[in-house]
Amino acid sequence: MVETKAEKAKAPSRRTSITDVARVLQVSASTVSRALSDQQDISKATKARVRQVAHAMNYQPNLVAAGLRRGQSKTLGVILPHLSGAFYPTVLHGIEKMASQHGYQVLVCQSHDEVRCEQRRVAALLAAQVEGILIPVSATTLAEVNHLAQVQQAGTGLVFFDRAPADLPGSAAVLLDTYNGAYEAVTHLIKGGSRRIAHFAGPQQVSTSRNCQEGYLAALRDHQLPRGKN
Amino acid sequence: MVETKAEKAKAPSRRTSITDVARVLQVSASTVSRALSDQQDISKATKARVRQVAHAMNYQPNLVAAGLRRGQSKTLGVILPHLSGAFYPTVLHGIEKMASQHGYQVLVCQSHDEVRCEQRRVAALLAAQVEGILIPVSATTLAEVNHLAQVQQAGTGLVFFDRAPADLPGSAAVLLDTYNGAYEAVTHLIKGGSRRIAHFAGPQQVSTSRNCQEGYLAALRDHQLPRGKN
DNA sequence: TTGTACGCGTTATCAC
DNA sequence: GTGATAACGCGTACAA
Repeated sequence: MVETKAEKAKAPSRRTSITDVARVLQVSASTVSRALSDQQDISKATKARVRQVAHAMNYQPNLVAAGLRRGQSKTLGVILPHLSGAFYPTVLHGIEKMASQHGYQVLVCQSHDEVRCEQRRVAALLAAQVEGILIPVSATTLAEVNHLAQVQQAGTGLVFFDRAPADLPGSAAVLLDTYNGAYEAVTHLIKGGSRRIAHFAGPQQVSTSRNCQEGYLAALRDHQLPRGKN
Repeated sequence: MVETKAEKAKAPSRRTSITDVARVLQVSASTVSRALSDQQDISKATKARVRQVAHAMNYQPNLVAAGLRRGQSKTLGVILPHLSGAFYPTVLHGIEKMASQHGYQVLVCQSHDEVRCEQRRVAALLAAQVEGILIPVSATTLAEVNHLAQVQQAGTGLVFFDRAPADLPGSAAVLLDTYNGAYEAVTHLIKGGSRRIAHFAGPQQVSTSRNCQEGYLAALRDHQLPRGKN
């Protein structure tokens, strides 16, 4: 691994703002704003002038300021347990794809499967004014769902995927149907002649794991097979 | 896959701001700000009162507003060609880890290895006021480095990793030492008795690929082996 | 069609 | 030790 060090960043020299453009054009800032956001009552002539000069001055809109004014950040937050393996990166890929198609950005962070860390990340995301948070609850999140409830009451969207907490009413969730998955798998084995089928259960406070076990048990029951000792 | 739809988000009801806390406490907003940001000239008594009430009101600081005021976003941008495979997610993992350790957030987006897309992402990141951008240039980025040069002249940090453009002076880069890697690999083969060694070259406008080829050629030369036809 | 004034939430500065 | 004021960059009623 080789590293090429860059020269010191040059003077910050504030980015050109909407007022800078306005000053050059001898018009008000609102006029520039209108010209740039299109579809307003504004003459074709000035709109063209403004756009041209703005481009010439290499004007880049400040979405942060605009967001503050509008009360929206066009940003989503995703909290992942980690980024190892293929699963979460794949999901993240999909999230980012859809988000950017709708003009949204995605803030990514990791919980390392620890509630404490997850809580800090949630707070940080809320502080960053994200409009929604997507999260598979961490494995250590038991009844500690206060930080998640706060997300809801802050008016911020909340969507669980992969894993959802047992009890948190009124939240959206995208999950694998592990109940039917397990049911069908076990049924398949039974039809194949198997009689002693084991199930390695996951943490029961996570709905996905619990459903999986229930599907397993239901299949045994429906085929009159005894439930073995754990 | 099963989807649980949530109830409609309740009334936005503006998040409690610093002025809300100030109003309740009958103090000025600046006092609240100082109490919360610590280490200022402020009495222990009021500091305690403020913190308590702020907590009771479930006050969450608005980092966007603070960033606007301070002129910093505490946010980094990462543009990845994609999120498939193991490499980029692993790198992203490391980036996010270090970033969050230093109080930074990470905005992730994909270029799909297309310059056009990469340009749009760069613009979006700049608009989001990120303080730095980490990026392996897309494979189709030839001499089109204007958008990258703009990042520099905007005063925004720019770090290449994995791949760097052939010519863009004054930028930082973290790369694999493919020159020596190839040199040593080829030397190893030669010492093992090999005489006809092929090299599948990558795109030559990407330094990593070019260096790899040069290392390969150097090894052949240093051992008096002829360079074969492609 | 365009300009003025204000507010979004926060913090730095200067008074008191 | 604390309060008032201004400013960050932008959008938008309202006035002209």
